[in-house]
Amino acid sequence: MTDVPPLPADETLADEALAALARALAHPARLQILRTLATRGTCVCGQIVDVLPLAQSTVSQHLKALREAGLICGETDGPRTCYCIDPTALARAEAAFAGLFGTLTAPASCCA
Amino acid sequence: MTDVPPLPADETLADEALAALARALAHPARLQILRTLATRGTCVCGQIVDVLPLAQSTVSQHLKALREAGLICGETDGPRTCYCIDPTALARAEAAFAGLFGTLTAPASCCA
DNA sequence: TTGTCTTATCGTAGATATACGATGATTGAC
DNA sequence: GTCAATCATCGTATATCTACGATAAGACAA
Repeated sequence: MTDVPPLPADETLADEALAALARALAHPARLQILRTLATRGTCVCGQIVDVLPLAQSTVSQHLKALREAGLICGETDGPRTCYCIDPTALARAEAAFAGLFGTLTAPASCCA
Repeated sequence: MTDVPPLPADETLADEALAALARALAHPARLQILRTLATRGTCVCGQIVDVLPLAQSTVSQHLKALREAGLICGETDGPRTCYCIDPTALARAEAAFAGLFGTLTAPASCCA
């Protein structure tokens, strides 16, 4: 029915990574955590718990998700853990999304 | 423990919408669908099914998700449905993500 | 050591996501 | 009308997500 090539393996890998990044951003609480970190620069877990209407364990899970996505990093500081945005990773994510949207300019559209 | 204000309601709404947008992008198959639409401009469902290693019903579900996110639109063309990227929505999404990353520049970082 | 504070992890329940085959609805050809 | 083609939806099984309380692990103070 069509003659589209079966898609290169590299792009599939990139899509996998980009999808993982999008999934990390796909929850309001995680966006709020990122905004809080951006505002305060550096946050101890308890400060984030105070901002969000969520239990401490839930916030910890979201922090873990953001850390596994590479968007934030946290280092132990005594009994606390200090979190912050990873500027390098953030720039990479920004570039990845910009690249995605850059390639999504359709040559034609059936929309209004 | 902290004095961070409880966050404005508008921003919560925006985060909700942005999270929904991110969730629409958070699957490799949907990214591939968008790329395919961008390359071909306009696609009938069957053409997308041929490109992806997924069943027709699964592809239809992904198309529905993208449509509900507003990123694509489809119009019936005889027994077929012709899909395409909605350029306006795409531009809005791009701006939303750019705005997000723009606000996420942290004043300080504990990362390397 | 003992106690307290902070955070991560465990266990779990419910919701959502993702996949498939089967079926239904609609169109166009005959 | 009948048949084939196309796509959406249904039903369902499995997996992942999200939330919570409870508990474990670690650091520091007394």
